[in-house]
Amino acid sequence: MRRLGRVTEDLPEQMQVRRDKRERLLAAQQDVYPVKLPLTASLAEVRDRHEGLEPGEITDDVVTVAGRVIFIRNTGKLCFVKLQEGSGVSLQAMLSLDRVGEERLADWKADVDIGDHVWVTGAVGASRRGELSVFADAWGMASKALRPLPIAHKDMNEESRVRRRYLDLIVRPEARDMARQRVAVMRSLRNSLDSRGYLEVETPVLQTLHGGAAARPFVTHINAYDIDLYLRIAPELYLKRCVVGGLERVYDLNRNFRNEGADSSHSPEFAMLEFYQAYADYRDMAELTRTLIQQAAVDVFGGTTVTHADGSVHDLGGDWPWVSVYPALSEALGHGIDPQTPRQALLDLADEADLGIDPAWTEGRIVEELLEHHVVAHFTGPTFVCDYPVDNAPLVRDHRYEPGVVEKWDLYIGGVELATGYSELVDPVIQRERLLAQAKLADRGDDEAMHLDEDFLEALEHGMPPTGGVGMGIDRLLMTLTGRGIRETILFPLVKPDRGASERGELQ
RNA sequence: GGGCCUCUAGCUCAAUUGGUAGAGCUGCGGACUUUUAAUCCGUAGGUUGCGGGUUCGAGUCCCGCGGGGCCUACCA
Repeated sequence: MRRLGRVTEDLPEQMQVRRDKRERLLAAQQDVYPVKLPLTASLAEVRDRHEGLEPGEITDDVVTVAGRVIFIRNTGKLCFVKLQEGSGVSLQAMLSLDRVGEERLADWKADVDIGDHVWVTGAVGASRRGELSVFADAWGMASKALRPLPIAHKDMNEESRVRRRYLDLIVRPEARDMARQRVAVMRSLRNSLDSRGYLEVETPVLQTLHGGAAARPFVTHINAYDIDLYLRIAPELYLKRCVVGGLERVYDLNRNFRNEGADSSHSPEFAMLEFYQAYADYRDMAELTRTLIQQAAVDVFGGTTVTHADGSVHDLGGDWPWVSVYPALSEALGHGIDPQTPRQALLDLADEADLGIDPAWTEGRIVEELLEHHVVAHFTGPTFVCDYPVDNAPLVRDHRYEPGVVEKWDLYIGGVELATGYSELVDPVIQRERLLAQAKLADRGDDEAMHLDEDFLEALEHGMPPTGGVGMGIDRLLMTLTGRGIRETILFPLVKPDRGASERGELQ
């Protein structure tokens, strides 16, 4: 809510001072927000061109550069300013009485604040202390800032960093790095897939049915048709339509929306890569997934050994071990179990481990719970867990040898489930049965279960080639590579509005 | 959903058993032609998240609401 009447009166002094300066400059016919500046170089270019100047040396390279003022030091007849540009590169400029004259030096001291964008024209040289600098002959305002920057040598608290990411980006190099690393990881994934003949496609965000995962959707409404729509929870069913249609290697690097809890590893809006390849099985897809992740680590961090924010070192290189659900669980329990183990035996095991079991859960769900507790919790390096019970994987084909399990793996790195891969179920009859069972669950009020997608089933009935598929969380991949929380890997994670502040008019 | 913690100046943080809300940086005025968390002198800045209550007196104690964090539960 804007409360215009209160804006100027209650303003903290520092903001009022800056507004006054703006007014004064405008009144003096000075352009405080010029539309275009005659820049001749970026700060980075100046740095590249003039490495290693001797202290006191001044070149005849005259440049016009601009940047945000991030540091300022005014003395009687000589002013220092550190300018920063978008890349994070900074460069010092020096304004001396000799070069800019008495009037413009006085103007500089009176008009410029930390946070403003300014331009300077002058020769490139090095200060007596040896710092590369522009010795300004002229300067001007490029954009007047009306609010102060947070102080540079103390981090803002986490909430402020998220709510005002632009300040975080100005002040904290790690924030800029993350923004670039995220893009670099996605570019690496695209390059890896493109070079293997994959086609990047876009699947719809607005869907009349939500499918491809078990998650509660966001609901919206289309006025033109007067029906409710769901925001995508997974692109899977559309990518499979692509495979049926002959686009045999497809991926969608997409945004999904799940109306569930938000915590340090879950964001309601999150990025995911799904890719499907005809004539591949889940083992092929696991190999490809490992390659994609390792290549991303190499492309972005220079190697498969990555260092986290806390200084810990993690080796993602080489082959990654496989662990099969039932054998691994049997070993951990010291008690043989398999898909035929009766429900009561599973419940007893869950009781022993003090796991809270919902009576509605299927046997497979209970097995997965036991698995998390007894096996997954002890992983150290990257690990593929494979051959899951059929119950919770309606879109996966049965294992080719082992009865009661499906050809599915989950990839765990650093305790986080990073990706999942399948040999996709392509038998349209079995697929229909599985989805029908899910739909019945939905009728019983389980709104995470899928509704029957007849269009998808009809597509399958036209014949889908044997196919492998993978879904991988991009935010989680960034977390795995950097050791940062999910809210740091996303530039603008969802935050609740700060109602108190807006009611007081502080957000203007 | 449950539990615990937290919200104080533009920013980062103090404030003893309930007793005049402080500091650093930033800002403002001044000195300084080599600063870079400059230094020196002077100075300003607050509805302590919001609303109630207890009390002679509340940043502090109690209740409600809002934001955030952690744990837990839920979770393809």
